[in-house]
Amino acid sequence: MNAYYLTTPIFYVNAQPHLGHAYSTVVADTVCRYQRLLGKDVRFQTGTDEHGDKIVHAAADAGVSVQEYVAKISAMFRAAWPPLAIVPDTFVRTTDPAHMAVVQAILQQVYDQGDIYFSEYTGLYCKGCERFLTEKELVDGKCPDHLSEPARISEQNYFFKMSRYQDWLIDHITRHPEFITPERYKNEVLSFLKEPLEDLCISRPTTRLTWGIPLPFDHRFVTYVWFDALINYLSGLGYPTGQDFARYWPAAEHLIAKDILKPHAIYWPTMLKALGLEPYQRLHVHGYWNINETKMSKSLGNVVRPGELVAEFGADSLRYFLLREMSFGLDAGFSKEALIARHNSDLTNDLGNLFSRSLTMVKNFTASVVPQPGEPSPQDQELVEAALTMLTKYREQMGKFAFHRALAAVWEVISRANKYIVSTQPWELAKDQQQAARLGTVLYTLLETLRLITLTLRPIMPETAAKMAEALGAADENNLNDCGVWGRLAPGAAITPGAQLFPRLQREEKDHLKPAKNKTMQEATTEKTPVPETAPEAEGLITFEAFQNLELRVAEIIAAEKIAKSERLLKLTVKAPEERTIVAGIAQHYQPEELIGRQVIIVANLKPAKLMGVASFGMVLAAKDGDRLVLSALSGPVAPGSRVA
RNA sequence: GGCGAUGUAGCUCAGUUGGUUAGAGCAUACGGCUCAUAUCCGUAGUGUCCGGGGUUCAAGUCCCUGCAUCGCCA
Repeated sequence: MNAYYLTTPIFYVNAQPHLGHAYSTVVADTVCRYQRLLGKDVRFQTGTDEHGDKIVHAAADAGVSVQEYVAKISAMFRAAWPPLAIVPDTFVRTTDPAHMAVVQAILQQVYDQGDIYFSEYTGLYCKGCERFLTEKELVDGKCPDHLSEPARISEQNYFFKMSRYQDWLIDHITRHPEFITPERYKNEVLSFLKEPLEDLCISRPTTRLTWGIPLPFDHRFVTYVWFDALINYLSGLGYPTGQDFARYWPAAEHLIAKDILKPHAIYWPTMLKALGLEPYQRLHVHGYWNINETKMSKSLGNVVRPGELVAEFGADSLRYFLLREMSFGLDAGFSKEALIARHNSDLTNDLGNLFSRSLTMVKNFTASVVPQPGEPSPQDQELVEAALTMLTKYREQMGKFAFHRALAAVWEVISRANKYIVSTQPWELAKDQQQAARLGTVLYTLLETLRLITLTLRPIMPETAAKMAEALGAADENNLNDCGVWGRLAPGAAITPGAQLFPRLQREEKDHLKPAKNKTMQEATTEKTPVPETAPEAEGLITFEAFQNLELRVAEIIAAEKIAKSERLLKLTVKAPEERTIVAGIAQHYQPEELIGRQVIIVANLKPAKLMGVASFGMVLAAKDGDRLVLSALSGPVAPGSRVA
């Protein structure tokens, strides 16, 4: 059994790729490279999820056909990965005819065996929302968003008998402690399963939704999201007859973010069970990146477009940061400052400098040739053992998806190697012909240590590891089992130092934003609702000075996305001229896509506030006209950040 | 409201089955070296280990309780 199959989620094409998508995919790429390093036959799959009413709306708002819309966003995802040195083997689109055929075949099979039934469901339907609301969501019996009373209507739909497999699932999870990791998510699932499981609604009538895969046994309905999307993990392997399916499915592992735990930990295994297939082997669940921490409001570093980060810092530096900074499974904070700090201290100072000083000494003291090692002293032996221990720890932690620990183990050796240089003082040895043998041993020990370090970095920082391996004359080393042993560098082989691995990054000066300090600021402006100030009432006149306290600026929206679980909030990234995040309550009036590129007026010195967990630095001005909310605008384009007065 | 997690140096976090003066990295200060594409090495710290109560010869580590933050569920 030498196969390994890992998937990322297929990403929903209602938003452009952001840091979260990039993290999932970087992790998957790293794990796949690691498994290849172990000699495994690896299949790495990602893709896009393209059906559903949200997509239809997004396309309509963008003024293009649905097909055109999904093709465009899907292509953006596909194009997002190569710059990050991510190389998937397959990229599945749920609109692929082959995928759709598999979904239909599976639906038919499950239907024929009696696990899908037709039933009527009565609920409160809001026409404005185009969906059923729960009692809890109502305010005074009305939809809080549309202020209208939802209609009690009945709808017929198809349901998957998920409840039938509940006991089996509990048993399976209990028997296989690694089925869902980290453990906290397993516990969450088990606790959810203590309550009776409801059957899963898997259809939508075509009267409400046509953008989906038709049910093969009833064309009045299309498949509803999860039953379609999850099956990509099979269809991408050529299920049911493909050789790849037979080969890779028994080794399947999924990687997801915590927001889609339930579909993957509950719906999916029961679906597989119903199909008579083995469940996947493991489900790996990771947390979120918090982009703006209020603590750091002084120096905002909230860029979330992976492409921009790569352009600024390089793929390897970003990959290293993402893997080193987050404890897999937990949330972590992202900021450019932290990324720069990691880059400069871990990469430039520790690793880059160690590599540079070691190779320069080989160049200057032993004519760029791997020296002949002599009998190791206890001091040498200590470093040798540390390097070998590193390999053991590294494998242990990488296998558990504990990338930050694996990297900590590598950096421990990097640090030891730096100390080793100081205590052995090769430059002193080089001054004395008598010490030539000793010098050779010291430099050889360093080179070997670097070779092993390079090996561990291959999955994490592929480009850097390739450069290092090249310089060491170990470019063809690609197997941890064979090469993860001491002493493979051949004395006499050439060493070729290259350019600096990690040029130092400058800390950015960013103190545009210190609104919170201005205590004279009118309290009124701290109002969180992003509704504009209305014209002052006669009694509420303010002085010119008071007006001047309000810092209005032009901001250009460069990214927008819905905030999960919030009906009305959008998270905007704007240029004003620095980048900042602003949460605006306009989700019911604007689609994220249509906002990109727009220039609006913002209150730039509003005290930062956290809305639905997202820190907002400012407020977008908009006009309120009855139920409508219309964004502020300028009569012509201006430079982002221009002052409005 | 129910269940659960977390709360340790300025920052990010380690702290195994309770046991000598509570650790690492970053940041800060001072000193040293020079092979380094401009670093590395050493030294120095500071902590009511969230608050309160309890078990114990002994608790950051176990129990109860309060507070804060977060997650899942309703």
